[in-house]
Amino acid sequence: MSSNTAPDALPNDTATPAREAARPGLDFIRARIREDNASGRFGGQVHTRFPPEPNGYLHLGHAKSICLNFGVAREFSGLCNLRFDDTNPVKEESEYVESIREDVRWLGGEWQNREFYASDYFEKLYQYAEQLIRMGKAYVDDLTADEIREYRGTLTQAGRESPYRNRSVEENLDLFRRMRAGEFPDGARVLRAKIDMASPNLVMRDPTLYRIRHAEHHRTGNAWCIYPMYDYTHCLSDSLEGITHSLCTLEFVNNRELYDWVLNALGLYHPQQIEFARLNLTYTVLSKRKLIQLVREGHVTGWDDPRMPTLSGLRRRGVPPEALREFCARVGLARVNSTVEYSMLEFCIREYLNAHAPRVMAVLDPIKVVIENYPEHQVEEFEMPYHPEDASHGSRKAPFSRELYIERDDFRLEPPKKFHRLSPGAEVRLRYAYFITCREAVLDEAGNVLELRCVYDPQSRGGQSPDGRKVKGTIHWVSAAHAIPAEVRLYDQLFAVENPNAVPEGKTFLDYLNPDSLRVVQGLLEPALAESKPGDRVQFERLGYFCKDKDSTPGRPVFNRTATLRDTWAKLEKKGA
RNA sequence: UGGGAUGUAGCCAAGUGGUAAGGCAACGGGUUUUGGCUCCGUCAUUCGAAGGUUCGAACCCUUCCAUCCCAGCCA
Repeated sequence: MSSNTAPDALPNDTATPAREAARPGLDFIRARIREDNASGRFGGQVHTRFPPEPNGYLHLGHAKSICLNFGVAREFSGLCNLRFDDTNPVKEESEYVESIREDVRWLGGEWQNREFYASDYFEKLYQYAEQLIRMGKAYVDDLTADEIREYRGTLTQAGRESPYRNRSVEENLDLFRRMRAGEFPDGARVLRAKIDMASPNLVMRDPTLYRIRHAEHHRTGNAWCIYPMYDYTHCLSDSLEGITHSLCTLEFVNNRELYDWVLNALGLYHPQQIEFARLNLTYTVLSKRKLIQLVREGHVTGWDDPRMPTLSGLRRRGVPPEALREFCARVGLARVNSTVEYSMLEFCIREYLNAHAPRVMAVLDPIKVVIENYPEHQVEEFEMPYHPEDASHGSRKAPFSRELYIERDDFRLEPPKKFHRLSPGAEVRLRYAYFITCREAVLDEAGNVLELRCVYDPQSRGGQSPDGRKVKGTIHWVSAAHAIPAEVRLYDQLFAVENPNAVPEGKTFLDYLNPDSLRVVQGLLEPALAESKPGDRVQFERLGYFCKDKDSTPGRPVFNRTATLRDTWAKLEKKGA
């Protein structure tokens, strides 16, 4: 069994000629980069960055950005930096830095030694701020936060200039230095850019550049008590790192004007910011605020709960990084806000796992089968391929004996039309083993099926039809005496509605949690699974794809359901009902 | 009511003046020792709407409509 835990390099699965042929047209970002390369705008260089704030775990939305930034760099023979945007000490923690590193690496992002932190630039950023002050383009403002809001004006009304706006350079410099020196309490003053209080773009109405925060920073400790704001930090960080294309999401379109303003004011190297639409998925929430709430309030077991859309959750669920990359490639890139259907992700997961996951047998809702004409103490071993279409996966042996377990759902006392499985008098194939015919169902007083009495056809060894007779149904099974008990966690959507973000007045997204998002069952596995390791991904034949969980103990394996198989019978039956 | 961004099928998404790619979903069928995979077929006379320019418009022009973003000392 392969452990299939090692991710391939990022672009290998998106750059095959066949794929490219199937995907005509570059997305608008790659098209622009190609134009820039053609015109020599950045000397033909491509240098991107993935800039997460270490205040939470990475999720599917970040996957899109990671695939884009690292993918673009790779495709254009450029580089992509990993940069932690850590300018707000009260929200950021080292725990998140660790998880982000792990997740980016898992997804296939390679940043070599280019791991940067906005906090690395604090001193430079400070010097640039003094420079802006000396140029008369920044000033220290004593207004309170509330006053600044009032002075800002509204969407339709221009703002008013702060009474402190025209302090002298000397006074500003002195005040800013004293801010840095810790002479003032939190909120007492801020440094603002002097731009235009009447700008129709609110971002440009003298944006705050620095605020006072007497707080310990996860990297700089207590070295600073003033911290730069995002808009000021991001463009300078990009510039300092020689980024060519600064890719971000659509909500930053308004901020681009300020991005450009800062760099122009300082006369620095100027990367190009380009915005794209963020990813939304049906039946899930992808906002940090909501994800953190799910974790903190205990609606899930943690950031890596397999129902979480976090990369660590998806990984634990058994989703391969290759599937995520394929998903991001299929979703495409545009400037329209969009919500992708979960079925698209599910398709990518199944597509990869179908090709790569070894097949094994497991019974999750057992019903005992006794084969009356099979010798009492006989045990046979059947050789079974791990993959029906790909012999390179090899095979294993599975024991067969008189007493077996099959899936309760594979038997019906009164079979509906087109039911190809077991029922009284019906014959079915036990996968890779024998044909059996059900003679009798033993029931309890309540009418529950306790056990099935069957007979087998010795001529059908291996599941072959001895005389060419057709047996439509093939079901999976495990040998009762040899099966390994296991805990199996059946996961479903975390939310019961398509869009948990849009809920009626008075409700919150938490009111739409799916009460059946996790069902734990005790299953029985074929013995070959004894050798599996946490992280191994397999297909339980006819049931779905499963991944061995880290909660497994030597005597007690735990498997998470990654995805079910498509089930056209369930669909058919539903229609009939 | 200011500014910005965006409207192509149920969901993504190509298309950039020459007569609507592709994928997901859905539906019908073939195949099948997984009711899986796979294969074949169906699925936009029309591109947010209305006018206009043109031999010709999803693409150009005008007006309108809808959705999203911005009033953090968050990112």
